[in-house]
Amino acid sequence: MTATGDWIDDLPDAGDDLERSSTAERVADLLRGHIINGALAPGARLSEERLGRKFRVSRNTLREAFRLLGHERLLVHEFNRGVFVAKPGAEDVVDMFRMRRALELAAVRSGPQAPAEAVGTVGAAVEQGEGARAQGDWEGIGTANMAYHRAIGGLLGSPRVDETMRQLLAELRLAFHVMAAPRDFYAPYLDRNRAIYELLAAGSFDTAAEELAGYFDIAENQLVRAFTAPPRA
Amino acid sequence: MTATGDWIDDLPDAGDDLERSSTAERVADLLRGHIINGALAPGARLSEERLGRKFRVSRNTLREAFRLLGHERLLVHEFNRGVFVAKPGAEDVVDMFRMRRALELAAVRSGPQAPAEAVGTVGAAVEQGEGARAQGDWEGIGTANMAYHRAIGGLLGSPRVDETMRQLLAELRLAFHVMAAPRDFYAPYLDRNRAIYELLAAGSFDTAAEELAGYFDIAENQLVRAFTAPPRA
DNA sequence: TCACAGGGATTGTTGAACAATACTTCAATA
DNA sequence: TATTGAAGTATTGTTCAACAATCCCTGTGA
Repeated sequence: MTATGDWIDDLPDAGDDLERSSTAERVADLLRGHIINGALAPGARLSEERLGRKFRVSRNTLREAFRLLGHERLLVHEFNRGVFVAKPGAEDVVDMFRMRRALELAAVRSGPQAPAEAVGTVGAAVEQGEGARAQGDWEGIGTANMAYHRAIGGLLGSPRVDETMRQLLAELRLAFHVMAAPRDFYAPYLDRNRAIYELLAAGSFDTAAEELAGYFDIAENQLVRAFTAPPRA
Repeated sequence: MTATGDWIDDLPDAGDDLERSSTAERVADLLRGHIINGALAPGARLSEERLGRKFRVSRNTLREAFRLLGHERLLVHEFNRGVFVAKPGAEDVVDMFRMRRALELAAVRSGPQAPAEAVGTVGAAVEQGEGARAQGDWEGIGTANMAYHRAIGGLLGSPRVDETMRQLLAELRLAFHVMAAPRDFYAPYLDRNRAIYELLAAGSFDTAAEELAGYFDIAENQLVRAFTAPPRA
């Protein structure tokens, strides 16, 4: 411990590394993962007793985790009946797109004030998606698409928007599990994603916004149709 | 009970009327109210034991309520240290305005597609504020201002945006308690609120958006200055 | 001044208990 | 047959008590 402590300041912030988390949060993370990747089907009931036994946590802790995920709209809590995996409908998809339009378009248009690496993050997501396509990894394409739109939202440089986008896209992915999802749903959008990214990198933010708006119209339309057309046996 | 049950379908949905709520939610509502109106000072610590005794609820139930409010950013939960009333800083105010700009400006610009009564709700909030001013009810002016901006967000007709706006404005009100808040902070904005409303009613949505953007710049600037200027003894 | 070792207070988590509510089953009735 | 009603069962809602883990304060010693 010499007097010069400069190197300490130069250390990268430990950040969340040592931010211990409560059991409830870890359980919530676990459940969130299972919900997003489809292991827990929409509408499925989560029994407090059975899940508690499975995860080796008490009912009280489990209920705290439920509150977390309920607030994220991934679970719905019906009083005296239990908690269920949310089952978004067509109206929910429409509403999610309303919010996405507001946030993502604003983010793209705010491009000139975007943080330094923000555009690069978008590009990274584009390549991540193209890499997944090259390997026929459809699951990976979906994940990359989520990362792509989170990165778009990140152009605002707003922690609150980032958090909202995270939730919104998680819920959207859940909605995706409701319908009979063709595995290559997102593949057609990869080229469009790249096109928008190129515009961003070139500084043509308004044009990029128009392109993105076009994407929203098409993707929403396709999703809603997938919801309403087949009565879903 | 005749065979024709048509009239049942015609009945208005009972909706939330009989949606009983859990104790945790009622406690959360109670705490939220106290936080918003300033009864619980920012930074104050909420002892599980004492609050539980005060409200006559168990620690477990209280903790569920804490999770709710933590997710709304009104409380911060520090592991093994307890929960505290959030104490937003200047960066938080800046971030809240980033999100408000994205949502409210998008809402105003979406005016043509707005639900029927939405614009009227904005007008009602304007008059609510003017009424409060006439009576020198400064608290009422603040409340009316919140209602006004919630109504602006309501132009999108999106439940998710509505919910987000609710949280955002509650948090903003909390930030307001941090600084030495002049009681008539919002009074100067009443006329501007009316001007924007008139533009909405006239269908000049883009002009209204420009006016609103101007409001954001001025209000944010004033708030941030109030935060950073006086070191706040 | 600093380091460090108690000791007290608070949170984190559990498990059990009981009340309240929902779901199921089945008999009774029209 | 279809509907009502009355048990009985399973699950959630909430409380309580207990204990471990952690923090915070304080005093001691160097």
